[in-house]
Amino acid sequence: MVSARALERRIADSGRRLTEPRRQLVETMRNLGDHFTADHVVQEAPGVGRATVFRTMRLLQEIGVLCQVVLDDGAVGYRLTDNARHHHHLICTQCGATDDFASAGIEDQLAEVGSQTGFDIHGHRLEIYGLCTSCAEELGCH
Amino acid sequence: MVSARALERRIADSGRRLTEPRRQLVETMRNLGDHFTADHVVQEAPGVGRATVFRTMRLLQEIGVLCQVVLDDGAVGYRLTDNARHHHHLICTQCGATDDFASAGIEDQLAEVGSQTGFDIHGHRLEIYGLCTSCAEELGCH
DNA sequence: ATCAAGCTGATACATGGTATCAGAAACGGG
DNA sequence: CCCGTTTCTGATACCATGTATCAGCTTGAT
Repeated sequence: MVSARALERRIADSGRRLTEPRRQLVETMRNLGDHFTADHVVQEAPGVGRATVFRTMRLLQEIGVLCQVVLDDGAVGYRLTDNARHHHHLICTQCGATDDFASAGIEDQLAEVGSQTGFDIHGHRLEIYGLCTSCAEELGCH
Repeated sequence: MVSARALERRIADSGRRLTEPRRQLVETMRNLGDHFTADHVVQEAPGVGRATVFRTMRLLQEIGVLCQVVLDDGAVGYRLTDNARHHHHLICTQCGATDDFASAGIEDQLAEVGSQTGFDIHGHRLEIYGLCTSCAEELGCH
């Protein structure tokens, strides 16, 4: 879990102001665990205005500590991330648990697609859906 | 481009009724080209109710002839597809042009991720963003 | 302590999509 | 070809997610 201190530091270092609502929202998101929706944040931060929640979530995405996660039904969730490095998501379709991963092999394959198609590739988005180990066990047994 | 006949056949074969509004919407989407939004379809099919547009688009997704395309800003577009087989999208961030592609290499890498993480992988979603050849030329020259 | 810049909350709005329900159309059986 | 069941439609209302605006409040550099 990312520390509140690190997140606050990232905000300040990006040249933005470290305000009370932003501090509150960071704390709220940390408490919400490994995946949450914008609405969860609105609900759990009652003192903070709706617009500020969305603005702050956008800001956190811009500085690379909050990721959008596209679920398998197309709904969008969010997730705090430990680092701003490139990564993808493993999403449990049963319980919603989300993990980050990176794979050099996949990046290589994507570069390959670029050179084969003539497309000048700038970025990509990859989400993997399945069952986490504990949900797989539960569903496998009964 | 998928033929209207093929699309109508897919609807009938799935056990649904081939109604006039559905025929119209299929034709509208074909006319909209390789990428469009739900709103485009609503605009271009004035005789058809909004709810029916969304219902029909869901139905076409269910039978595998319409794909959601997640753009790099998170907005959702749609695209008719020639076949229901698994594939991914190459999306030009400049002009919006979208192409399908498939890569056995990528599928292999994903299986690898599954066996390394213990995740029971059921599916995934991959969108690649960049510049199509004509946009890359245009931007590269001037 | 001051003050400009940046941020906030309220409100209104835009967009994308679903629920409901009475009435209309499709299509298989006679 | 008509009839009845089932499915579908359109209108409407609604919800979720997010943005624009703007007056007033905070922040933090000086």
